[in-house]
Amino acid sequence: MVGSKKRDERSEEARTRILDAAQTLFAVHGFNATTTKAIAEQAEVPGGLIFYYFPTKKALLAGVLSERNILVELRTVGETLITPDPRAALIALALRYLNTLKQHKELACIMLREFRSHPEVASQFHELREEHVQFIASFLQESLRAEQYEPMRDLQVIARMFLYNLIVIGIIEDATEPLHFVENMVDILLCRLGKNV
Amino acid sequence: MVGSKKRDERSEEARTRILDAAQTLFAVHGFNATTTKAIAEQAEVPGGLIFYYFPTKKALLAGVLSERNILVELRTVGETLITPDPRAALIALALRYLNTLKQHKELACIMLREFRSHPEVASQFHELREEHVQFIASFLQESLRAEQYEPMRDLQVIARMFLYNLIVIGIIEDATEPLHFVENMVDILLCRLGKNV
DNA sequence: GTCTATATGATGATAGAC
DNA sequence: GTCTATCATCATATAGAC
Repeated sequence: MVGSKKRDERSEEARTRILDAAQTLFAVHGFNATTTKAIAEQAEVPGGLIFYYFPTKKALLAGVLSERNILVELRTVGETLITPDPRAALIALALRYLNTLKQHKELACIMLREFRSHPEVASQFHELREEHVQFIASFLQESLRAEQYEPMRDLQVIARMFLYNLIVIGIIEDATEPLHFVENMVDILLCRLGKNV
Repeated sequence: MVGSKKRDERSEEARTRILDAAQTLFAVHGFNATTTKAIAEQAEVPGGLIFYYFPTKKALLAGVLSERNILVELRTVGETLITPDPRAALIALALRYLNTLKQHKELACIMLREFRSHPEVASQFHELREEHVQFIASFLQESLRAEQYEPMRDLQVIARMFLYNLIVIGIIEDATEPLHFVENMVDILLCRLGKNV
């Protein structure tokens, strides 16, 4: 017996598929250029079902941004990253950031596209940046402790440069092989902190 | 005699006002969220006149991006910028970039918003970045010539970091007082090139 | 919860007077 | 070149059967 479950071929629930479809289409075409009809088709649900789960199209955007929050996964990006060499640690951190951005590219694209029209997106995006500037600065200080580097000197600015470069190459550019740039970037940033690299 | 000129109070021509209105509204709300009706109202022209000058709404976007080309003014950003001190030269260059971005903020916002939906915008944006990475690298080399710096070392990467940071603080952030960050950034970047700053 | 049919309003674009 | 009136289409959202 397969039981009374209606559609076995469509494993996820309708609501999840609607969120998935909206996330993808909002990222590619933008919020306003995406019709609820297109979302319903991509999700393989009838058009009316969207408004059973979400009162308005805007609520659907809010749902995507809150339930698929990139913040959560980004917060774990620095965990279990213990390397004696600060240079290797920073390179690994940068690659993890880029990888996480890649996995959540759709969310990042939505933020970049919509933050000017939707204030709640703007503030979420801004908090995301500031939180990670702080985190990277702390990470830098941790990495450089008990080293020949001078901590606390320009740490905030270096962390900001680190993050801003990752934002551009992770969201705006589609760098397929960022390792070379990341290595060079880390060398340049570390140079300021130490005698030599 | 004031002559036969119809509207003296509206000094610019209708076509120009349409472009102005479209530029502003596209930047604030995005292309798809901006209606031709809203553009006509902001431009103080009847709705039908837009389609006398531009065959479609998309042609209006293309008109804004081609006739208000930010490239032209950005190309002059490095002219008449001769300073014996490389640090001062780079800080001045960065502030000029930020100032030009500020003056053409609407165009920059449109590019950032629409480059994923409109391939021609994407390529224009990409060319813009690459051209200026090259220019900044050349500018760096010029500035560092006959100095104690070692030119050609990481110049491309440093130029890229320079530009990418300016893109983020110029278009994504709305930094009111970027001088402090710019000075720190230049120090960090120059550090890699010389013995000390 | 799922689906169909449809209401209601707005949108890009056109026709044609002046 | 400017302006008005309007069309055809498509959007979000709803009502109600199943």
